Amino acid sequence: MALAAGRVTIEDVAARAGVSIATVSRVVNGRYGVSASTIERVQGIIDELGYESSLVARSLRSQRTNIVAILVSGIEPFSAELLKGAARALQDTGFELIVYSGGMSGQEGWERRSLSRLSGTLADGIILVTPTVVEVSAHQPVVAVDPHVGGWSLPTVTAQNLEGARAATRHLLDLGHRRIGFLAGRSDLESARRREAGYREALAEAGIAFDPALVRVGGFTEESSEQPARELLTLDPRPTAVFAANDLSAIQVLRTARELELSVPDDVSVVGFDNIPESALTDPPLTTVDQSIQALGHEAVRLLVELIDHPERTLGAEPAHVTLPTELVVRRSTRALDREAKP
Amino acid sequence: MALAAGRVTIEDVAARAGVSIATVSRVVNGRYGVSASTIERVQGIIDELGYESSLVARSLRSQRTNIVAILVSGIEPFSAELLKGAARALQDTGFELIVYSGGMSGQEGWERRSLSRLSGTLADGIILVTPTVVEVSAHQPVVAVDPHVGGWSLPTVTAQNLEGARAATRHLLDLGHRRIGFLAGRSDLESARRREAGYREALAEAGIAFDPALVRVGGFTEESSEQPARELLTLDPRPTAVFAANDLSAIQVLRTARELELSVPDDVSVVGFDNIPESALTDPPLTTVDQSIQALGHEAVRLLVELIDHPERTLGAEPAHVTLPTELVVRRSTRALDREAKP
DNA sequence: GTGAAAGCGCTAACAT
DNA sequence: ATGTTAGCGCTTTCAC
Repeated sequence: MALAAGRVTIEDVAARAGVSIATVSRVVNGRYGVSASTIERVQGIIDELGYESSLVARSLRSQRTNIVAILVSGIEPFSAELLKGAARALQDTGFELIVYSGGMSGQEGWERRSLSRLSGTLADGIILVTPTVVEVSAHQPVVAVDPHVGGWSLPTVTAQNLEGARAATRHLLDLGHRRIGFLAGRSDLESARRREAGYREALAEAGIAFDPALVRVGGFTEESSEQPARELLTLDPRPTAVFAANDLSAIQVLRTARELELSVPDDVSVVGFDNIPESALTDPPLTTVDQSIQALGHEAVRLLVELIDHPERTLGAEPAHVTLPTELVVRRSTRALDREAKP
Repeated sequence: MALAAGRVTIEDVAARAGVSIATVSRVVNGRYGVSASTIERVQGIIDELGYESSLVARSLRSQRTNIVAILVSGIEPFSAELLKGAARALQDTGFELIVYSGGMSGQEGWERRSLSRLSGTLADGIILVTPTVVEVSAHQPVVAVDPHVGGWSLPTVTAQNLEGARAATRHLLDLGHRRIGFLAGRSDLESARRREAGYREALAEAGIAFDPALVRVGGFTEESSEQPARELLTLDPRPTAVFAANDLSAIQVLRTARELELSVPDDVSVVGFDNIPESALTDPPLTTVDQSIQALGHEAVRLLVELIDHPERTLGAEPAHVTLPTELVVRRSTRALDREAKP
């Protein structure tokens, strides 16, 4: 099979089989009203030529594509983990997966533009990962994971960010830390805000006043965390611990500490958030908050498939907002503060 | 911006601007021959309506899409790592990324079918990840990563699989192991074959006869490795070490060992191959061979972009075959064999 | 400088 | 049971 030069179109198959393209289309899509003998002949040609209908042409014309699209602003550890979970959830559903990573990564509103570009339905439904924008006028099912701050008209999937951040901060407090720096995340994301809220709550519960001087904005990426991490670690007096709003920025804290010849956890304890696989690879392995990112992806797919397959069930109803648990994972980047070191 | 209900098409923009769709198309694509005032007016409407041209419609009609597609048979740790590297390499190129994971994952020939479906050019070029088939009649630039066995008419990117496997096996030999089990990979992949060859070479160099009884086929996935892993660990006498052809199967060996109440590395040492981030998360952390998967993705993108942008340079030439280095990473799943335990 | 019109490959009426 | 035809949204000649 497959000697064919270049792309084989439905027309090639039709010509070779001596039928119209409509008949070939019927055979390909298993529509009724084709004689058994014709089906057999056409199918033979299809196999012989290695014909497969063009995704693009098909989706331009027809409504259903059996494809789920996930829109990400880039492929980094978080989105990659999410994709793993989503892909696994998609296994049994008969949907195929397309991941679209536009070039306009950082720019505000990338998801609305990407959504527009995919419109005309390459996909039956779309999952938006950490979108920067609240309102998306979508003509098809959309689910948002870890969304922008604001009231969501879309179904959303999030982790217990506040609880996780509180647990992380408490962990440091329990270890005797009092000057705890905070490396904040992308302020447009609800998750980042709630992680900061968790940090504050834990401090408040411990009767420690929130000190803005101990806070910097890391922005969730390694690059954008470099300068603020350095600022935190060179404060005088230096915080004895830093809670970073995600693992990527925590990893940058680790790196910066090394550059400053500070030992983690001896000189400074570090906690992250996410539990991306990379967090176990650091030296020392990172204490972090697990938010089972794969489960977020899994859940998003579940919601989306429900929306696609049973639009009637959710028509008038409020959009679903699913929250998944988080859990502290203690590794070796944190340790109890020496008593004598305390002020 | 963006009040629009449903998808905004080029026609909506044209109507609102009082011009033809041809003119709008020209503005969108920056073609010459539109008056400055018209450009301004049309662009205004575009912004106002939040119009973005449909990827599908555009690519059906025109040749160039500025999109690179990566075809994977599923999203698991290996392909996810590869995507990270590819995405990063794509950052500066002006190309966007589409990842396509067809539903026909396991089936032989999935890549030819996926390739066909994307034909009609959703993408300007395509990267095939661990394809099961050698010959792909492609009408556009294609690069294969970790390809099928056979003579490749396509450019390929691979790691030094033989050398890496030899280093892994030598490591076990150096630790005093003599009965070393081998959990082989997908026999259709060149990489799997070369890893087995490396295992054999190292044994031969150490003057140890290759024993087929110590070999099982794991197939590179956790599920397919379950039974063969169990067989290896219940051999009598049991091998003192197992070299698994990839990390996923090595992780399954770890799991099976635990079920059998065997301690790793006390009762049996385990080595994997790949160094996926998950391999550092295991208990104990896995000794493995790093093949910098991200670099494979990076290199594949480099080759592909070269093919797309400068087809003339590679027209008559032999396709490029890039090989990237591998390196042993010693963690805690291996240890020296006690002298007294030796036969 | 701008518009009309012909497709890209396919599906879905509508004919026969 | 099969063929004809009208588009899906867009780009691109070819006219004007």
